[in-house]
Amino acid sequence: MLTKSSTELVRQRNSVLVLATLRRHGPLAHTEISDHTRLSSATVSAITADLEKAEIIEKSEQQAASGRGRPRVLFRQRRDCGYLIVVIISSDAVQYSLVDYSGKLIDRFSEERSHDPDGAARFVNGVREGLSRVLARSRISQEKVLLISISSKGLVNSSEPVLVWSPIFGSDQIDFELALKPDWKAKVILDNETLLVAAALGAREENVKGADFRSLAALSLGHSIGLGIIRRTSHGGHEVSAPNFGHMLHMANGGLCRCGTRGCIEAYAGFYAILRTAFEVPLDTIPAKFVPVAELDKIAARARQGHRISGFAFRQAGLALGNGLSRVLSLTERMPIAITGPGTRYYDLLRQGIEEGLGQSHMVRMEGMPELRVVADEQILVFEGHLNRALAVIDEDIVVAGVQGGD
Amino acid sequence: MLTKSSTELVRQRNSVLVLATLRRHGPLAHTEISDHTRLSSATVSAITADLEKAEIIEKSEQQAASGRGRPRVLFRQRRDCGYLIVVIISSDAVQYSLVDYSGKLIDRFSEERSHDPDGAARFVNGVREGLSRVLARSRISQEKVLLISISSKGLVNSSEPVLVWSPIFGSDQIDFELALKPDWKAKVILDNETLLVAAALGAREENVKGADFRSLAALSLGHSIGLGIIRRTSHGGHEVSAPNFGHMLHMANGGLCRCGTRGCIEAYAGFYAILRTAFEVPLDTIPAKFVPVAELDKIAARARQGHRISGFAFRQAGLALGNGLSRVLSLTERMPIAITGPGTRYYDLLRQGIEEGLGQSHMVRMEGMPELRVVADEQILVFEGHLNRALAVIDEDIVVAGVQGGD
DNA sequence: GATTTTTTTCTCGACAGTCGAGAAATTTAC
DNA sequence: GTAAATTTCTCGACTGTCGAGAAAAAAATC
Repeated sequence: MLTKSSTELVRQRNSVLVLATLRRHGPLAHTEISDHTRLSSATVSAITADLEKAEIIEKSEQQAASGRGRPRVLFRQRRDCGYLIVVIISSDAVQYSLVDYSGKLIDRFSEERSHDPDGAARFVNGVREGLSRVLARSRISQEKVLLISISSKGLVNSSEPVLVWSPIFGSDQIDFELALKPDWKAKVILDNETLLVAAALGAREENVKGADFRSLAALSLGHSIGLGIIRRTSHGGHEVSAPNFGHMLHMANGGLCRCGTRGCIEAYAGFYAILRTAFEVPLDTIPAKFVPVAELDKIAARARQGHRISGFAFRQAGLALGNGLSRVLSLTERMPIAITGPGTRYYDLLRQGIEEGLGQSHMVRMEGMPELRVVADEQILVFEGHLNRALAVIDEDIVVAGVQGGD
Repeated sequence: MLTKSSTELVRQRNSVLVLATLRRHGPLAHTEISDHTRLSSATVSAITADLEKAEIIEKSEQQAASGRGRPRVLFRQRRDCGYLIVVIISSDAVQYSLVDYSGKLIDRFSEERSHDPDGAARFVNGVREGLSRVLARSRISQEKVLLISISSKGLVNSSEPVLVWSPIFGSDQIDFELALKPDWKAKVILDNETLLVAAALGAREENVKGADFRSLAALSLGHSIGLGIIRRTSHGGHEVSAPNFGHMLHMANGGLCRCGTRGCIEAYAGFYAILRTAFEVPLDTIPAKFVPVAELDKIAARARQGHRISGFAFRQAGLALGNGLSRVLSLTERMPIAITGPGTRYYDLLRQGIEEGLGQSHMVRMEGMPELRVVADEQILVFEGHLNRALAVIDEDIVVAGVQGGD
């Protein structure tokens, strides 16, 4: 609102709107675009003609003769309009996916992460090599790569692609913009992994509920704890955020966390923390770098058989999560919480603690327990979130930069 | 972005932009409006002509002959374009202010709150009477009142003017929209008091820092604890929120709060909580309804003389605030914290605890201590926040509803 | 006092965008 | 083969912004 509007801006916005509906509903005919966007038929003609001339969309060749009347011509994104590389950084591997402008996966491979000590700098080189390899395998011109969308666990700068803190590299910041600028002219974006999960779940839920959808939180349980929140803004857009939930203070002077601080939520609810409690190791013990899931499965099995201290470890983790979630809800609003990540396999053991922890707060006592649901397939959701966000960014960039010139 | 744009919308936005710059910089000439808004001179002519015809702005009669050349004609809001009633609800009184469209205070009076038990319903009637009285005193037509802007401590619904929870009425919800609809055609908005403080401080700081301003939190200390946050959005607008900070969980199963829950921040940092700790009353004692400030002053005096338990009461309050703030910052970002309200007189005693409480978190250890500042004149800031928000709302409504018809 | 300079405001034509209505295109039904 | 149905395309009207330059009006200069 601080900045002026112009008629050109109207066209830009409406062009992006057309591309967005094309994304959401697949190939559409002139009439359908008009229906979905509420733009007049004449305007749709003008916009599609421009986008077609700019080689962003194309008319679909074959159309099923659906009824009588002049047959529809479907518009769809030109797949060769540009490409997107999705980089998903996880604790043990980095996955590279090449996606075309229509959202179709073209190539994918993973590279194992070397757990070498001289971390960040070397890791960045690895990513640069990985990206080169994507190009080499697919024989796509580097110019055609419009966006590199990266995700990681940890804390991300909201405006620049800088990984501020991560469970892997700690405070060794990584500025991907800086690292990739010499080689790539593509734009680089970086998002927290659980933010993408929330974005994907939010988009799915909005497709079902429509305007009834208000907000949603995604909680990822694993070696570390992630939280993503998506909320509708007043203008009909979405606002997503990835609070530093895992390292929010749970209890002053509490258990020692991997990050070096005491009392973080993760120091109670991360896998290593559950292990520590179950084995009655003192809470100020420097936590294990990595915990095999099999180890935790054993504790879970014992807990399910009624072993007291094992059950307590999970309950305490649940309490930390519940208290933390209650604080998040106090600061935002009541919203459904989707629980995801490898830790969901212990949800039967965590649940009671989570609910108890939530129930200890004013907010939950007053407005009631938020809906808790378990969602599987975190990896798919992360990728889906990447596509949602990245392709929207590309649509916007391509319209802003490219349409006026035409070809 | 979900909705289409049109050329009419462009005019609306730019008209609002003109009105907003007129608000920020006072009466302006054609040229100055053009400079500030970056709209072309011709567009400014068109827009001001429309606004003038619609009786929203007027040409200022007398202008200082500032230099040579054709003298400037200043545009200013027409003061009789419409009126705003500001209602500030505090624990012991309700203040009514009548303000004209230019932001000038016309009339103001306060009515003492009766502390009667049959609370909410009766209180609403009092407000209705108060509003009638404003009209009667000023002889302004009710039609001309465009907006009633109400503020209170407590939790407010973000989309409707409904007081969800307040220290005064507890969970007795008050729907001001519903209560005032029969009598008033004016729009009704309701905001949390500390949110308005944050909004006012944010506007002030942005006037100084310009684009460097990112975000700010206002913390109000008193019988209850309030928090307001203002942040710049990516589009250049502002997002304000008033988290339920006072009743965010500080410590599970902690001290009993006025709200009936255990462990709220207020149950450690509210005035009654400090009193309770200083007198070593058990933490599950039902807290005093109201604490005379003189009582707290005595404790503070003792604390300053080195009395151990009195000092501890303030330190514990500071810790609760600091821990809570650290959690807020974990969920948002590092930002300056402006401390306001009657509790600032004890800031010397609270400070150490607040800083210690902040320092116990990962976020502060990593990014450093946020700037803490004490701000006096909370009442002035509340009113300023009212004006900022309410007049902006009026500008928008008036342009959307009124300009096309003209007179 | 007339003329020039300077500054501000106003006006005009060009251009961009959206919209409604109706023409053109193209298929199915009879 | 013709009518009906349906979709796409095109045209003129309307609204908006912008740049350039004309008009207005005061101070400076001669």
